[in-house]
Amino acid sequence: MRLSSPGLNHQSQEGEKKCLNSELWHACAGPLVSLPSVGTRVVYFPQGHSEQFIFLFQVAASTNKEVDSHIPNYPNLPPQLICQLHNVTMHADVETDEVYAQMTLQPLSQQEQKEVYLLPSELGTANKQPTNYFCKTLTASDTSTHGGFSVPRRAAEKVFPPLDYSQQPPCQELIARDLHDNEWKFRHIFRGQPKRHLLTTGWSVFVSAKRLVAGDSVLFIWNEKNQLFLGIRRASRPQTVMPSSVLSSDSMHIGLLAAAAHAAATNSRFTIFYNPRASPSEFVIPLGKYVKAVYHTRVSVGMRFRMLFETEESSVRRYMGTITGIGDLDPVRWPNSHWRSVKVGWDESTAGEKQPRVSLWEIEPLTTFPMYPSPFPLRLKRPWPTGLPTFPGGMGDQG
Amino acid sequence: MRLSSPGLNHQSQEGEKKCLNSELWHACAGPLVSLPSVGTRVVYFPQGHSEQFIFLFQVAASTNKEVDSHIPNYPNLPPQLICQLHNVTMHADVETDEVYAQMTLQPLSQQEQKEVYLLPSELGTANKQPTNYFCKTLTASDTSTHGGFSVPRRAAEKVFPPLDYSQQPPCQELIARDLHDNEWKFRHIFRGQPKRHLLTTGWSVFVSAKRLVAGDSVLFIWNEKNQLFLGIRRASRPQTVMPSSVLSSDSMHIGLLAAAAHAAATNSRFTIFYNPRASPSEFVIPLGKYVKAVYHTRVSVGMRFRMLFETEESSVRRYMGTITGIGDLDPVRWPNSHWRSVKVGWDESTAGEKQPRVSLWEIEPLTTFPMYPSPFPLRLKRPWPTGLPTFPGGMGDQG
DNA sequence: ATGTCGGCCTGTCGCCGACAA
DNA sequence: TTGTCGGCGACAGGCCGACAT
Repeated sequence: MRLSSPGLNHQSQEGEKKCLNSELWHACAGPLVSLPSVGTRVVYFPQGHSEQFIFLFQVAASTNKEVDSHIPNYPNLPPQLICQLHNVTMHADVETDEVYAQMTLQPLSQQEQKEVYLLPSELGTANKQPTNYFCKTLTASDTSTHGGFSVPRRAAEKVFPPLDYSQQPPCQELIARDLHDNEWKFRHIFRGQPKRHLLTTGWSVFVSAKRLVAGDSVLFIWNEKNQLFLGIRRASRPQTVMPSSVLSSDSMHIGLLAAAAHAAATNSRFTIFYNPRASPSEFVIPLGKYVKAVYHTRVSVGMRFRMLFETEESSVRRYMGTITGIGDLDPVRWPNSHWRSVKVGWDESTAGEKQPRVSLWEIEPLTTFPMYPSPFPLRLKRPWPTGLPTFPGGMGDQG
Repeated sequence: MRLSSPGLNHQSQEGEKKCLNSELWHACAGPLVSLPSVGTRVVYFPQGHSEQFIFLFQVAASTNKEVDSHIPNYPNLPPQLICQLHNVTMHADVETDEVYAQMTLQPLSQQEQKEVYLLPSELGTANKQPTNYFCKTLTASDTSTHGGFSVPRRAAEKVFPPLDYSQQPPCQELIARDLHDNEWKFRHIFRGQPKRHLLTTGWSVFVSAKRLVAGDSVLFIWNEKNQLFLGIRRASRPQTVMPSSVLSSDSMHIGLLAAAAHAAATNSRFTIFYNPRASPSEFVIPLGKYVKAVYHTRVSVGMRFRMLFETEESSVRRYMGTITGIGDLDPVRWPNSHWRSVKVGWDESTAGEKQPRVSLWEIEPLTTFPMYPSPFPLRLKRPWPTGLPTFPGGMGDQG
């Protein structure tokens, strides 16, 4: 994983030269977000990329008919492109501190595209969340101008340097760096009755500079080099609708697809951006993960599965569900695509907001107790998969 | 000119529903900016649109080689497209208040493209600057937190409602609306020794909300309906580089061209944005203006001309220059284009910052005293124009 | 253990005319 | 005519422990 982009990166869109702190980036991105490694092969889904775009711009959310009428077809652009991943850089939006990643992809040759299962592939590295960190959702008192920031006791003792409790009151100056490498100074004091940890002087300028409101989260990291970092996670999904005022969203949408099509046709590099927290589409998948899920796993309607989700406390938990159907999400524009090809139902009724479609590599099928035959009377007109290469076997165990 | 977009506009990118004040928009845009009328025919230059894009993103400013390697060629996209102008809406950036326009264009058929000179065409309406308005560049005192806004005496007497001078001190509340239809209240008072007009209470919140700094300009308009409006013009060109974080600038650039090419191929509508103050590229030209300049005007190397520019006081003045060459700006990508095909030199040495290339419709050739033969020993290898349709004559006088 | 509040001090905001350019 | 400044009053910002949950 490259953290900086010294020269090779032909497009430093933001002029960002600094080396972003990887731990901090991942802490802000959350426990479920992982990035594929530089030099490996990945599967890029223009369909998913398109989905992120539509989500970010909130255009034609429900009526995809709208899209169809403006966006030309790219018949030579397959629903997935096997690519060499040449570069990955972590970024943070200058205005909002929202984390995102930039990747440089190069599609493999037409021939190699068809021999996916013969390629050496990796499952991708697990995302390492930092150990010495805490994340707190800001209260009304934390963000009001009336006072400072109340630090949870355990958090302060774990990630802040120890105070000299012989002083009265114990007090020190904390210096923390954000994703843009800006320094923020806070007065850390242990006072009150009962005693508690507080950040006072310096806190309000941070809140106003980052435009934090109650409900947003702030996180502190104490790394091995005894450096302190801080990041933010906004509660309200940005949804800034981003009034481009430069290019129509149609043109951008066309550009997204045309750039991929052009790169696929010429086997040349192209650049994409992945916004993990802004949109729920993870559209660049390690090749091994894809191959394992698509070629080594047998799923069918009625099968039970588990899937990971992030909790509000930024940890992970598993939700259970049942496969209710398998088929194309968009049969017209993206036929025979594995992108969100699995229709599912969720066990918990409160999980009604969860997406009704998932991709194979997102789920963990429970093969030990398959509920088979299916209690669902669903029957696909066209068996799945169809027209896809059959896995010839012989591939080693991938874990 | 349509000011609102009630339904017909298929793409309200910003969700903006309000009807922007046309006078205010033009006042903010400046005296040189005019928009073609809805329903007329215009000439769209993808090359100029591309230039605006590159300017706004500051990518590959000097080395166009960079662009060439990433952006595919669109051989079927001519350097200019004659279009029907279906819609024009005025907008202002939510963050910066920067004015821009959205236009919906529909390319004419291939056949009509070649018969430009046979089409009925209009020169476009002149831009009407409001009469009752004033514009002041903010001083350090105006923007400091120490005091309010010092209103120039003549300006206050002309555009503000008259004060009741029997009161001591004379004082009133002003309510002005900005481009987003937000209300701003100011206390207008006439006091001090010597007496002067001041805006006190309410001014500082306006300055901080709009993030105004010394050097920026604010303007007030008093219209016929006795309504007060205010707008801003920032001194520092935004140059925000706009860290997209959604789409790579390459993809956007491709999208710009691909959208135009797709629209040209299918004679379908497409949408563009024009940022008059952010970039110096006016790339949608009334057809009549284009026809007159390209087919009715004879220019040659050595010819003298005048061209309008905006002064710092937001009025206009003419600068003189001499044509030093005629030829393609980008012979490889846009051969036989009229976009900035005229190389010029400017009389005033202080005008060294002025662009070295202009388009025919931007200049006023001085045919009364042509400096011919040319004092410049320039000689074009390929005479200009070449391969362009010869004007058959018979077209009526266009002004 | 920690969110919110009243008390209270203080620094900055912001209104005023003086003065000068 | 108007830009900047010193003066100074008002008020919001912000540090404190009390108190409740």
